Amino acid sequence: MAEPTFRAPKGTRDILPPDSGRLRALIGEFARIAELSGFGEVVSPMFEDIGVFLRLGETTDVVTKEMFDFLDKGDPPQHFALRPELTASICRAYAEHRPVPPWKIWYEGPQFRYEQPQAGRYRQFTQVGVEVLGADDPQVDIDVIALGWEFYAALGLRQVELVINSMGDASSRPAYIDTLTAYLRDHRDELSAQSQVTLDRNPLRVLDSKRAEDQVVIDAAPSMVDHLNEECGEHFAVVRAGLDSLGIPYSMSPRLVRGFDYYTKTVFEFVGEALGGAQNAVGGGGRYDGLVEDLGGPATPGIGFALGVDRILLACDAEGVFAAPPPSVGVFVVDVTGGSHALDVCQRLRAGGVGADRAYGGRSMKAQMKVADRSGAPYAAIIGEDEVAAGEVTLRDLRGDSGQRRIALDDLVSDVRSLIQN
RNA sequence: GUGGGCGUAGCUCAGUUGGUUAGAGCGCCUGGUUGUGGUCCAGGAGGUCGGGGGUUCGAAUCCCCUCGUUCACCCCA
Repeated sequence: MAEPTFRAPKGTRDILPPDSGRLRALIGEFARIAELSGFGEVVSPMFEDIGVFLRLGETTDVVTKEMFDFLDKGDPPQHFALRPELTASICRAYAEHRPVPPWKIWYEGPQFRYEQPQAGRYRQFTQVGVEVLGADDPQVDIDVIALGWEFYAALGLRQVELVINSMGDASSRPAYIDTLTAYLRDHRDELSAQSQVTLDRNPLRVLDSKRAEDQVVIDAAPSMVDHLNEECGEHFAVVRAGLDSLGIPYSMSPRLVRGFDYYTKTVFEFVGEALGGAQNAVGGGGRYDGLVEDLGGPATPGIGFALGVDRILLACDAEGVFAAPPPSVGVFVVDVTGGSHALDVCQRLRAGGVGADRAYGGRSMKAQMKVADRSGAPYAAIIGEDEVAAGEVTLRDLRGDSGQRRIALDDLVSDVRSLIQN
């Protein structure tokens, strides 16, 4: 094919109608549900001082090799990075503005990671999410998880499964990691070469391996939930009881460790069972009780989740739900007198709150009717010499079988409004 | 970063063991007498066969390189 001179950068894409309308509708639905629960929106910068993200963990791939970073034109230049996720930005904002806790916020927007694109993974991707800062009550964990669960249901998704685990805290995790590391070292020879490397770098992450040869060792590995201290164990028990009482089904997985180092206590993931590819996590999150402090703020507990919009839409495709919204044009104006009358009629309709569109270029009636049909508009308003002379338009039903009739131009808006209402 | 698949009209794809001006469907445009779409019919526009090099009398078809894309690993939404 004739290669275009420019194309969207690797891992990015143009979202065109009607998909763009669907994306917006999904975000709108999330906003509705989040605000119904008392969350307010935070719009934060698309890039931050790279230090904000370095706190995510020295062993996370997102930090070590997936950052889009750049120097600005200052003297000396400042080192920035496009945000690879939003939790860190939100914590930075909390430390900066010190809002009254608990701070319940939601967000949406693009994020950037420099990785190899594949099914359900892009270099620029969109997430919606919530964070609650300043509350360590396990009731918050339940509320947050339930909010995510409710959102998927609201979209019509049925094949979403919730997986939960507890990562412990600073007083219980180190001992567990020692136990786990000792176990994995004993079985080092049975692990894949890649997992052996992972073992030296971040033993927890070995539990996450999808490689078949690792499964036997992983299945028999000691699990974090068996090594929780009293406080973490109690916290986790309350969370589970809360999910049970809300009737939200879940499974516990000792292998769910998540990708960022900041997680403590509750972690969870929403898995889209309808997705065929390897990227089947449609959302995930957890508690991060030390992150705000790491970013220079006061010691502040926090919990939140991020849901992958691109993957959610793939899941909606797979399940055949959440179709694109219908076009908002109610009347397509066909003017065969030259086009200037369509100008006036469109303005009347729009001023009356009715979506209106028209053809350009003085095309034939047949051609204009074709465009009218394609537009998805339920009605066409036809203007010819006869109508102009009579101060009327011909209103034609494009979707039903009620035919067409001449009506006074002055009645057009009110007539169409009552027709569209029904 | 590593490995596999694929790159022919806007889209989905055919192109026989390499052989004359590269095809189909859909979409698009124009017609099918008086002002009418969604069905049907007839025309039409649109491609340097991703790019570069090589083999050959001759390459979309074979070889090499490159770019893009896609799937998977790593990791994540």
